[in-house]
Amino acid sequence: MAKKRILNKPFISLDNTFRSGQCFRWGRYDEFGNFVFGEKDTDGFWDGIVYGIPLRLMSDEKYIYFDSPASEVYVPQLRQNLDIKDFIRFYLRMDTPLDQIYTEISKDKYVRNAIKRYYGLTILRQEPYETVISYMISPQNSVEKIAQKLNEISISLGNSFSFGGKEFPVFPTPEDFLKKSESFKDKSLKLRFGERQKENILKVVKSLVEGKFDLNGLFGKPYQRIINELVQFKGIGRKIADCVALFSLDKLEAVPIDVHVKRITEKLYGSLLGDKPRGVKDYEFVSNFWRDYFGRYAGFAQEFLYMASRDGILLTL
DNA sequence: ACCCAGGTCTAGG
DNA sequence: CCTAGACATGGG
Repeated sequence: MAKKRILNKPFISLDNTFRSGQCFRWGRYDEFGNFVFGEKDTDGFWDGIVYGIPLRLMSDEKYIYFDSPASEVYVPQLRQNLDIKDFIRFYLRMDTPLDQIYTEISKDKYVRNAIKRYYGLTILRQEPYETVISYMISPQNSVEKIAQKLNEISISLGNSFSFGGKEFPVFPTPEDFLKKSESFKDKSLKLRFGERQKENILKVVKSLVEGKFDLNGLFGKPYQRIINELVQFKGIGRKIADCVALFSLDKLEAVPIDVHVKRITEKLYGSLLGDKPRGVKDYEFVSNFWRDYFGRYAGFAQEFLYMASRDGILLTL
């Protein structure tokens, strides 16, 4: 395959990034067309479909190697096409020096050790729409299960893209969801969803198609406004809104508080919380603590400690 | 069987 | 304002 490359500086680890639980569609497609989440291919490349295009990525100390049938990518939140190299730099956030972010969040040994352990982890700039739908599926599901469901949805409702002898199922557009809403609601869809969840998702895609919800227009808007607009939708609560803000709308101060982050807050920072009104049950109180403590890149600190918690090594940090 | 998984909504105090 | 229970479902 024709592999091109761009400088990997400062160093980004695709392994640590794609396994961090922020994204669900990076893995490998095997010869039977099955998707294996969180594993790269035998040739060292990760398979992904982002912003509607197949993309294969590999990283070493010096370069990011890529392969894609696309030479340009449309980025809806920028409302413009980017050359594939510029797109990869945008997607991997290569415009913001990772080392500077790491330095700013290194407030204690826990984060410093987590950074050492997961060095090169970055927060991607995912497509807002796909991020919304992905996290609307996330409640009470494991990362692996979410990945399975999103793959299943893509096969059932989206287009497929042949590339390099593999089939890449593209995440369905909002129009795909509406067009095939009957099969989306159909119980034959292998990995089922709750009826309420389906209705909530269809409501979101409907207002996107009808132009009533300018999700991409939220890119660059103030944090609080983004949260306020997102939580108006049923099925999008405070935590999912923070995930969308952090993982797709460039709000690195967003700190999604899930079960892991609650545990982290209790175990590591309980003594720092001070006068806690309702302890870790108070979402605003806890996420404000993270922002006060870690600063403008608090979302990065959250992601590093979240990884450590998932891997069960929190207390060894 | 029981508990958990990147939560949210609703009803009822 | 607050809490308990429902929601769905495969894997440990």
